[in-house]
Amino acid sequence: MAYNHQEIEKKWQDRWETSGIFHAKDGSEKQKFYCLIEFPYPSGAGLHIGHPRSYTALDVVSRKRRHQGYNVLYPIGWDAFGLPTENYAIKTGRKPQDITRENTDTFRRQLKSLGLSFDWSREVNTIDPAYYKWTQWMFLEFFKAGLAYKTKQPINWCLSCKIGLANEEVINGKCERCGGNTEKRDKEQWMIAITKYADRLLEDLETVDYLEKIKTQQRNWIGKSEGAEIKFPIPLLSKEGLGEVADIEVFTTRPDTIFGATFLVVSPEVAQKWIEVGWDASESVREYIAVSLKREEMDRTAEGKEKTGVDTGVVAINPANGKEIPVWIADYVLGGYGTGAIMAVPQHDERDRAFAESFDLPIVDEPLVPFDEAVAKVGGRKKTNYKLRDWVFSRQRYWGEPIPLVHCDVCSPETGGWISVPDDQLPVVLPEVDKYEPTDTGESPLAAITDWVNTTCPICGGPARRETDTMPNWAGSSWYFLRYIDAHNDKEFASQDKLSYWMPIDLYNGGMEHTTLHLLYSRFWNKFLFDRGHVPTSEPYARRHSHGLVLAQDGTKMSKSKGNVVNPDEIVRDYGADSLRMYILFMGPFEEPVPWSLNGLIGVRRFLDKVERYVSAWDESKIPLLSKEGLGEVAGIVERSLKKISDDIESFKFNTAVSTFMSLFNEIVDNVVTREQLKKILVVLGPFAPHLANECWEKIGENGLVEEQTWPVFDARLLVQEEIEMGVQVNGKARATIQISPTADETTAKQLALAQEKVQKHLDGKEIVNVVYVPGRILNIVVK
RNA sequence: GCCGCGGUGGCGGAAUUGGUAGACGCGCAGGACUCAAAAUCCUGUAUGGGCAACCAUGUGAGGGUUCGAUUCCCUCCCGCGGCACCA
Repeated sequence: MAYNHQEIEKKWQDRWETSGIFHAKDGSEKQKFYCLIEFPYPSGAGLHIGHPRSYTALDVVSRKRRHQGYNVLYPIGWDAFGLPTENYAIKTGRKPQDITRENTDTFRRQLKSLGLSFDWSREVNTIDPAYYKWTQWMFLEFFKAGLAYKTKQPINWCLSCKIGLANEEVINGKCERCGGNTEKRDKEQWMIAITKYADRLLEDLETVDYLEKIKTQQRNWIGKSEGAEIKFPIPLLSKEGLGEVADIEVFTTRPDTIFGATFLVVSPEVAQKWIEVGWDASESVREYIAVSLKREEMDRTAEGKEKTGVDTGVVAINPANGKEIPVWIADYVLGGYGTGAIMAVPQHDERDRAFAESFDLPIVDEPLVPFDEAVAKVGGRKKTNYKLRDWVFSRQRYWGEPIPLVHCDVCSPETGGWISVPDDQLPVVLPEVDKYEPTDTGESPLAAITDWVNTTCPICGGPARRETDTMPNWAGSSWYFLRYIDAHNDKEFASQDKLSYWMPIDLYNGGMEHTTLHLLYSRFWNKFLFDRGHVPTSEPYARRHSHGLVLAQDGTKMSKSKGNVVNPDEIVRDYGADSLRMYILFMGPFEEPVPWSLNGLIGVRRFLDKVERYVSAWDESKIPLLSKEGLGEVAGIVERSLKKISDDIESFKFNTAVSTFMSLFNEIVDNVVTREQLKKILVVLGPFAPHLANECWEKIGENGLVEEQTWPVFDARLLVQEEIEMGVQVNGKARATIQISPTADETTAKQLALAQEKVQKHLDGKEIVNVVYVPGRILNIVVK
């Protein structure tokens, strides 16, 4: 390899560090640019080769913006609470705090070795009490606003993590984190009322620039549907044995089809409630309910379209036409959505039809009535439902932020005895424990530390108990971007002045897997803070992009068990950070998953060596007279290439930006460019291969850092090509090329084309019936 | 099942959004340099035919629109991602 990457990378990294050139400036007059990557979870495995994909891409954008004169904030930190560390602590008997410190040290070293232009002076860590003080403070804001509430309700319980999960964390009935089975359990949980924000989370998607697929996923997840709730009365005669059950309310998005409703279906959950209020159901009905309820969510969907159900014997009256219709129980109706009961219209709904056919229920074809008219006629009311559920916010685990509440048996009955820890007592510091094991009773290990749990009531001073649940790791990551803005402020989470200057985030990149978790939670969190007057913008992220996975060489996911993990340390050591940076951008379209290829990386390294050789051999005195003033063909090539690279950065086409660099050097390798041209090239190369660009900059005798130079302004005259090679077609088939000005007229083009032997050959003996000429693009001669 | 994205050489992928398909890189083959190797450089590399110039075919399959289609429309096949009995 031609240049010593280890030497020069160390050299320039040290220069960047001592110069503080990547520090964002507070109180600057300049226009700001806030560029954000999802801060990593510092796992024991170290940096994954996929991390640099996102980080390098945004590093390129950040660096370009600095060249363009922006005051750039490109920060970094650690999302360090979470289960893997806790589980590792249990396994090894070590403290999660110590493990985390080691892991963050590793990550920090690895990230620095890549030459990323992070502002390290603003590093944050969610496990730092100075940080989670504000996470707790924000939780109390939710609590004070009535949006955090404790309730006993069925939640998703992961059997192996022994932890309650939010809906978003359960994938096909499996735990999102460990892949283990989940079941429904009734537990007291802190909830945050994200559903109150469902409409705004949905509507405000219109105001932000996210990739369309991200918006679509969020819309689906929120799952708004507009319909009506309609009561189906139960005739007096039929009421016997029903206890307190009065009528059946259903939710439907199609009240216009109500004349076709030939039966009702209630969910097992609703049926169970009927029994609780005195319904004297038959043995077989009771059994069906019991079996359905026991089945986990997963089974209920796993059986697909095979529908089960049981007739209740109860009848209801269709309020539209007064007809008596039977009421069934079936588990294809979900207890947790709408009213837990539906009107079945087999004529218009596939599922209802399937059910009707299985159980021989009537299917009738009745005319539709206008939506509003139908609702009014049957005394229903319009209702909007969402699939989005409130956010399960407590975890019965150690390694998270303590929920800063105490319970007093005497005070504050309106909140169930729960009282905020006063601001001056924040943070509630996570106490050290001996055992991190979760308990099967579902209590956090914190519950065992009696001298921590037992405290005094902030109101009456009497005995009180601390909440022992901790927060999910989505808490700290819901607002970290705000803390970067004022990372060392010990009076506020960030000052209003700085927030006003820096927010919103101009560009945020992360994984698609966070679209319905982190991205939705943090939008909600920010909106809430906005409503409380704590942040200046309703939406935190003006633009959101996402990157594809870096796969193993064979196209599968990298995994330790398969032994196909690429270690970034080895790549940086053997081929250099610049090679890794440029290769990872070059390997494929940014949003697509791409397999890793060591040979591909080596190819990029060859290119960098070529650049280094070119610059080393560059000698101004050898510039041919003609191009001394920076004119001529080479000048155009340089100008157009750099312009294209500059544009590609804006549209996230980093792969073609890199290939344009390669083409550019292929073209100039036998020419000597002028000093001004070479300087431009090095400035544009800087964001991609910053170490080498600086080394070359120094080599040609320029002062200062590449990072201090302004982005080139492209000369419009050089961007237009005087003459291009244009294709000539005969009957739509390419037959020849001509050298022609892109603005030449048709007569000229035709003359040039007809002078071509190859064209003549295909015209021979034929009659020209048409000529299509698109200047600068194509000339097509149509013959018969 | 529904929604979204995609299918291009041996491989990763380009194609100014309707205008010479295969840029750039990898791999492979041949050559130069070398005692030799590595590195580097040069040449070639979609497929079929031909020594060659060249000819024909070609962007998952089939059809259509057009002077011209990888790009637009219709039907179908396959892959990936998301949602999944949400009434």
